[in-house]
Amino acid sequence: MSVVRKTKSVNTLTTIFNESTSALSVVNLVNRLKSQMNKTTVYRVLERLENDGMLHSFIGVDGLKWYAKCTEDEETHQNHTHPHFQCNDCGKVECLDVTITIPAIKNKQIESANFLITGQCENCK
Amino acid sequence: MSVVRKTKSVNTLTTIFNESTSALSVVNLVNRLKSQMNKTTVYRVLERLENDGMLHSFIGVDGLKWYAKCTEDEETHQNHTHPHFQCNDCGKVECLDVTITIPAIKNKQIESANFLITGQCENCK
DNA sequence: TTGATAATGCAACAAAGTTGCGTTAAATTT
DNA sequence: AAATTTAACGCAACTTTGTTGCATTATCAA
Repeated sequence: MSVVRKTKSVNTLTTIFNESTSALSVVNLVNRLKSQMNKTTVYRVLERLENDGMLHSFIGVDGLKWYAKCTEDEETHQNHTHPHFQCNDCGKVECLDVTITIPAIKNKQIESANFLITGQCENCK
Repeated sequence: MSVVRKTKSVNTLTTIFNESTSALSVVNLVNRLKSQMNKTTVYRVLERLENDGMLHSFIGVDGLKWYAKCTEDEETHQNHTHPHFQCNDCGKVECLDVTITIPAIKNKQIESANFLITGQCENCK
């Protein structure tokens, strides 16, 4: 366990992710929580929650860092190769519950994979 | 055609990409060309070459922007859904010549896809 | 209740990328 | 070949994301 203390900041961010169905960018969180906590704290809490296995992170099309809650399966099996979908219109990012098969690549040792699909979400298309 | 003038900067960058088998990060190019051209110019030329269809760009694991030369097929068909491979040890990025099938996702309009696979390359594993 | 130390706030910093504007140099026209 | 047009460039200043060091605060266990 990397999160040893249940602080106010940890509780706030944990609640936000438990109540959210989509992924959230760090920038978004820093802005939203500006009055409640320092941006350094946001970065550090997210890092701890990821090490802890509660969240996983990835880079969006814009190069920004995003976090999303792991499923129970992911928390136990550490397998985070599901794709993410980012809407080009509203910017929303979701985890997709589909499996993408990575073909074997000769002479290379695969460690992890990031799949980012972009397009229009149900609200924007 | 977005590139209307064959300037010295355009020629320099075109040559670099024609002679390179792997993808190149903007940061790398800016550093390498520091004595020859301004970083703003590097950013702007790369943008033009991408609009022109000669290069394609994507975001690496670190959130940095990378560019790679398009294949002839891509230049004509505008299909850039091939995966990229980034070595976690030496940092090198390559385009992979394999096709990854994206499953249809209900209620969503897919526009493009970015696949970034990480691990160890032939030299580092 | 007290002591150890994880976590926070703050300020300063670093790096990637962008913008505005005056100047330079391609390409076109005369 | 000189003049004209304007795309492209250089430079400086700026924005944004993310990081670091250190003093202070708050959690948790003894």
